[in-house]
Amino acid sequence: MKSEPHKVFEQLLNSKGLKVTKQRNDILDYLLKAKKHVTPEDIYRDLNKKDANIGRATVFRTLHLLENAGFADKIQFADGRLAYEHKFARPHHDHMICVECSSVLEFSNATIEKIQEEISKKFMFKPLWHRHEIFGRCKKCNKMD
Amino acid sequence: MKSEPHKVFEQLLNSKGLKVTKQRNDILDYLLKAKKHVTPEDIYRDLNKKDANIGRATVFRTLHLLENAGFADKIQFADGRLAYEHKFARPHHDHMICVECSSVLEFSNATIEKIQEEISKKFMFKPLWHRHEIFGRCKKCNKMD
DNA sequence: TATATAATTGAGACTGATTCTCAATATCAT
DNA sequence: ATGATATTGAGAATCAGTCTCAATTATATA
Repeated sequence: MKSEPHKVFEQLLNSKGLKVTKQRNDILDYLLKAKKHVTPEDIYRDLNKKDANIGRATVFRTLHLLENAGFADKIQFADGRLAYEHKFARPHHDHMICVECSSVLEFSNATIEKIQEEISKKFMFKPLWHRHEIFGRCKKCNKMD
Repeated sequence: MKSEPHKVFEQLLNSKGLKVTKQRNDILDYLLKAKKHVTPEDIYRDLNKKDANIGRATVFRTLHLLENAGFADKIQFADGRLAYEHKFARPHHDHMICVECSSVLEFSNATIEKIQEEISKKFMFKPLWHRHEIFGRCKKCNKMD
C-alpha cells in the first residue's frame, strides 16, 4: 500500500508530465522516515548503502523537485550547510539552531507571521517564503562552558 | 584623519594582537563606502582595479574578521550567494529580498524582536544572532509578469 | 504485450565559492 | 634598526552543487 504522501507526490509528477521512478520514491521515503533534518549527502550515502546506487545529481534534482512542489523545506546551518525536512502534515515553523552542536529547535508564532504580512504589504512586496532562524547555544551546549 | 570606524577597527586589532594593514583598511573602506550589500568578489574585483593587488584569501579573511567582531553582517540571496554590509552606526534590521532582481529592502520591528527573546527564553536557548529574511517579489518585479 | 517517445538516470567533468599552504613580506614593540 | 610574529598572495585543494550525455526506464498507445 502506498502512503498518502507518495500518492500526492505521484499526482504532482503526473500533473507535470514527469515520471514516477524508484529513485524519486526512495528519496521521498528517506525524507519521510528521517526524524530530523537530513543533508543531500546523508541521503546519497545511506541510499547507496542499501541496494544499487543512486547518483548525487538525482538526489539534488529530486530535492529541488520536492522543494518547489512545497513538499520539503530547507534550513541552513551556521556554516552554510543545507539540510531538508519534509512538510507533509507538518505546519509551518521556524528554527533555533545551535551553533555548537547543530541541534534544531522548532518554533512558530502567529503574531510574527502577521507582522511579516503587514510589513510586506506596506512595501508592496509580494512574499513567497521566508526564513527566520535564530542562531545561538542550546540549553545543553550553553551549560558546558 | 581617520574615520571613527577605522579607529574602532584598530582598537579591535590591537586588542587581539593583530596588525593594522593596508589591505584590512582598504576592505573596511570599501565596505563603508558601498551603498548596498557587496559580495566578496565585488571587493576583490574593485580593489584590484585600482592599485596593486589584493588576494581573494585576504578578502575572505578580513570579512570574517569584521563579521566576528560585529562590524559586518551578511545576507544570502535566494541562490545562495553571500553579500556583506557594514554595521557602523546602523541599527539592526532584517531583509526582504527579491527573488527576481536581488534587490533588498530593510525592515525592523520591535515586537518581532521581543517575541524572539521570549521564545528563546522559553526554550532555554541563548540567542547570539538571527536571520530573518522574507523572499518574494519587489514592487517592480511583481508588476512585470 | 510490443513499440515509440520522451523523461530520467549515473558517471564524471565542471563550476564557483571558499579555504588551505607556504614562502616571502610587512608590522610593531623594543 | 632589529627581531619576533602576524600577514600576505599565488595557486593548489576542497566542497557543494550543476551540467552533459549516452544508456536506461517509464508510460501512452497500438
